[in-house]
Amino acid sequence: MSFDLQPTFRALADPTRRDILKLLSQDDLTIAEVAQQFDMTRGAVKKHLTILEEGQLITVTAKGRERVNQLNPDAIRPAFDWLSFFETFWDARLDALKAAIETSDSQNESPSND
Amino acid sequence: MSFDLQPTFRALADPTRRDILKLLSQDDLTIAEVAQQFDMTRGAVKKHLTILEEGQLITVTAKGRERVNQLNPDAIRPAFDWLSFFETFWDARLDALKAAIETSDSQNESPSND
DNA sequence: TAATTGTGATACCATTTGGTGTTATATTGA
DNA sequence: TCAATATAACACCAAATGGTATCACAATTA
Repeated sequence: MSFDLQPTFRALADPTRRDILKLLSQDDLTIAEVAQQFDMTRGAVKKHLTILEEGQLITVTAKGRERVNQLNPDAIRPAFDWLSFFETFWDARLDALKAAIETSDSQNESPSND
Repeated sequence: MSFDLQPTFRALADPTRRDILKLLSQDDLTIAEVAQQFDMTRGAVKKHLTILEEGQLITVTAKGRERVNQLNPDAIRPAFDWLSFFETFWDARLDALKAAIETSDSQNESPSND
């Protein structure tokens, strides 16, 4: 039963929502406070916050009549881990580069995927 | 001039496209070969490949009448780096957890890939 | 109590997205 | 040359997306 990455990646696939995450990394904010930072109606911001909540990237707590939105950084991990799979390939290239530099004249074969 | 993350995150925000990336991490494939792996027409797969190409996550090379699609792992880095900003917060929590427990006995490893 | 404020919910619109099917073009191979 | 193949390009459709405007309701405050 693997974790469903889709809601996470979906939530991350919008620049406004990524900006909101950065904002919330500094402060917990109400909907109105978030909306204040964007050239957009509260309704539009609320929609983004809902999608972020569905991706569990934020948690929302009722505080009187306000809703405080809080970053949930842990939810970013699965996406991060997924991407880190490809780190291998960066390393492979770096290793190849290192090897090429270090050997510099005796090594000639680099059987990479071509 | 900061790199535009949008085409990258957009390309990553679809499960089919993420699967294609995994596929291409093992082999360079033509459109038909990629399409063979999915319950979807070639046309639909081609659209996904175009979006992946727009995000520079793959490179396409003409080889006779075929188009060979190749993974470009470097293009994943910017997204990876963006997410790594939040690593700070995981570390903060982990440090707090470590401090709270103090008698560690580690358990981990559940590599969830989509 | 009444007025104000923060939010949820809904209806609505334009655009994008994911998908299909068809047709056209270029390359390969007999 | 001709047939088969791999793809591009296009029209088309249903659904999702990003946005607005508006109304209703609960909590605060005068």
